[in-house]
Amino acid sequence: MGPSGGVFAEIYEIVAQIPPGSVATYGQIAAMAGIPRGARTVGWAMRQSPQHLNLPCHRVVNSSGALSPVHVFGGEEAQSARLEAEGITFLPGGGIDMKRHLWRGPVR
DNA sequence: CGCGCGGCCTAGC
DNA sequence: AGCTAGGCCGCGC
Repeated sequence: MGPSGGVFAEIYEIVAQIPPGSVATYGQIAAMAGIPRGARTVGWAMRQSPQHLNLPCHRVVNSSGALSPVHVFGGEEAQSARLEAEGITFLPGGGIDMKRHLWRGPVR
C-alpha cells in the first residue's frame, strides 16, 4: 500500500494523519499499518523516520498514556510541551488523558 | 540467508 | 497497584 512498498511508508502516512490535539498509541498505529503486534516496529519507524516528513512523532505515545523516553526527543519537556501547545491535557500523574485525546482514526 | 535491535504490548505475580 | 518476563514484527548489516 505504501508508496515505497514498505510497512514504514504506511506508518508514516498514518502518523502524518494524526490531527493536532489528538494522540495515538503505537499499537493502534501498528494495527492500522497492518501489524497488530508490530508496535515496536512502529517505534522504529518513528526513529528511522526522515525529519523532512515532519512527522508528529510527539503525538505518538504508548498505551499507558506515558510519553516516550527522554533520550528520544532530547527532553521529556520537549514532547509534553509540544503536546500541551497543541491542546493536549495531562493528568496529575504526568500522563496524557488518552480518554480525551486518543485518536480514533482518520475520519469517524 | 541469519542474527540482533528497538520510542511496545499483554499477561502474570 | 506496581513490577517482571516473554513475545511479536520488520529493517539493516
